[in-house]
Amino acid sequence: MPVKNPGLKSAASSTVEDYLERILELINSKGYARVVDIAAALEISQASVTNMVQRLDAERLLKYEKYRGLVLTEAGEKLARSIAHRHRLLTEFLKLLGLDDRVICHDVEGMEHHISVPTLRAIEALTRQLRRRPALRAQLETALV
Amino acid sequence: MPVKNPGLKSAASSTVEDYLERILELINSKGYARVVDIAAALEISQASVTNMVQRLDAERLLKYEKYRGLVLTEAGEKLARSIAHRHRLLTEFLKLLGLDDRVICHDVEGMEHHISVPTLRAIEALTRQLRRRPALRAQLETALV
DNA sequence: ATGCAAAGTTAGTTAAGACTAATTTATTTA
DNA sequence: TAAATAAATTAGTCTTAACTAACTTTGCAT
Repeated sequence: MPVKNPGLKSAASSTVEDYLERILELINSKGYARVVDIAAALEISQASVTNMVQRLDAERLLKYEKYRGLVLTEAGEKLARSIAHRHRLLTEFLKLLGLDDRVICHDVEGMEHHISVPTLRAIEALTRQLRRRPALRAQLETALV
Repeated sequence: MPVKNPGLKSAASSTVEDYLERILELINSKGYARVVDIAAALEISQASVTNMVQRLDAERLLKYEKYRGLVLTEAGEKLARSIAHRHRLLTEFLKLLGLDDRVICHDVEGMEHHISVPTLRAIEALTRQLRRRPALRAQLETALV
């Protein structure tokens, strides 16, 4: 199928979203994001990262100087932040369902790119309720035996 | 990324899952699934369908005779049913969150391939609670304004 | 029974996004 | 500062799953 990819304000592919997400993580944790680190984080080759980084530069999601490094643009950072936010929200939601971290991590990574804004908002509201209602969470736990 | 695809008992790609899902739908609704109908349902060319159908035959998910038609094997039908079940579950879940059908359809189609069995079970339990608690659903509605 | 349209197939192409191998640039250390 | 190592880049290949165009088979209507 032609797998369209709407869902977030910008129309970035799942792959692009994954890159941006990791790049922002790296910048937040070590202050910069080198090709070698991005490659390690995504478990892909450095060559693949170089290609994508050049593409992201062309799409104005980051500024890249060969051999020198990269910084996110305003647009890139905004997008990366919303991707990260969505990731956190989904993770918390699944956590409240009592799932274990391995499963959560796997499923969130798969599904995060396909959740539209309205659905995310709905899950956000639901997550708030789950947070405030331990009884409800308990019901779920027992239903899972 | 190398986009792994676990989640269901068998290891079928998202694409394979989409085909099986549509094939089962067609069989249920008209009694058979021709290449031309599958192509129309998935909005892709007949040529692409022919290719995939041959592959699914090789993978023993269906039996295919050139020019003559196809039937799901035991394994294929079992897999297709579980895919359809997961699809229905996710759809009902999002419906209970008050989302509209367009959004539900889009998001389910995107995320369904990435939901593992434990997560599905948890969402199933949550869906039961949502069904039984209109007050909770009401809370969500108001939170969404 | 034949001839035409619909359905199906084949062959070859394309795009994304991975890969390896070879090369180039940058950095560290002796 | 020069050599060695690490990082980055380029070029070219692979896989998946789409596509078009051309061809074949089937089935229906005359």
